[in-house]
Amino acid sequence: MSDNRITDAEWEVMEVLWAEGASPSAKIVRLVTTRKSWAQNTVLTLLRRLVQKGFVTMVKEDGRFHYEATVTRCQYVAQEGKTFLQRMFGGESAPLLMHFAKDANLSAADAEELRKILKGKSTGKK
Amino acid sequence: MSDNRITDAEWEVMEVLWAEGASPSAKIVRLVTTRKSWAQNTVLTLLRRLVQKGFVTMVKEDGRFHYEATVTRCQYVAQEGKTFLQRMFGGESAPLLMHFAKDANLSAADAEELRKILKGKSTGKK
DNA sequence: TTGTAAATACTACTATTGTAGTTGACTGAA
DNA sequence: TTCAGTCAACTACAATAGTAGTATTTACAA
Repeated sequence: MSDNRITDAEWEVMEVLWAEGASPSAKIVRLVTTRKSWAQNTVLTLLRRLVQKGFVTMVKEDGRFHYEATVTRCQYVAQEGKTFLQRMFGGESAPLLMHFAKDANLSAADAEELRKILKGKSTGKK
Repeated sequence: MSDNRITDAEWEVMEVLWAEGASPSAKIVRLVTTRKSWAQNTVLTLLRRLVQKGFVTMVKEDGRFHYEATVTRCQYVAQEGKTFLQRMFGGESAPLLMHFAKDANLSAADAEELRKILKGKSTGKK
């Protein structure tokens, strides 16, 4: 929803939000700054921008705000994935799959799983 | 080479460069502006920035510059692909492949091709 | 050799991103 | 009820991106 993107820096914050669920800013700041050496204000600014962009909501609870992602990681990945597919491979899944399959490091189980998915697919039109 | 990125706008120019090979600016401008309604100067600015970033070189030929990509589309896609894989799927190919395979629209031939690649892969450790 | 059109360079301006300081509001403790 | 600490809002500033105007150079024709 919306054509906004999550930027590289904002991504770090979203990762925490997705991992932790609704959290007060203090916690988010603490977790983010253990991975990136940013000032507290930097994290807060990113949070605020994410709110503006609609990826996060603030809900007051016990006098403090709690921040929470409005999209799941999965949803966002799906959206970005479409954009990436479009831009890099002209929207064609097959070349993308080949590309990534080629130097993928797959376990036997993964390969099996994929084969299963392909089986269901191979009847597709062209 | 270099951590520079090709931006959305610049991408349009690169597509033309990749499709046409070394070309004089006039041709590039003409081709790009048939797809995007940009001013000529906009295209030229993008070209210049691509030169600065090292994705394009200018070679004087018959008094005019010819512009040419310094990376192939394929090379660039490979690089961006790595970044994307890292960020969206934590560097794990398997989930990425599942994700894109699920709603891929594959021809029988594509599926076959992929199966072949998987066969070679399934011996991977893990 | 000079004028002019085309090509190239320089400049500009707004929005966004990365990064963070300063100010003001709120809350709980003394 | 006041004060300190915390939280949130506002402000800032350089770099990049999107978009394009103006100026200068070049090259060919007359």
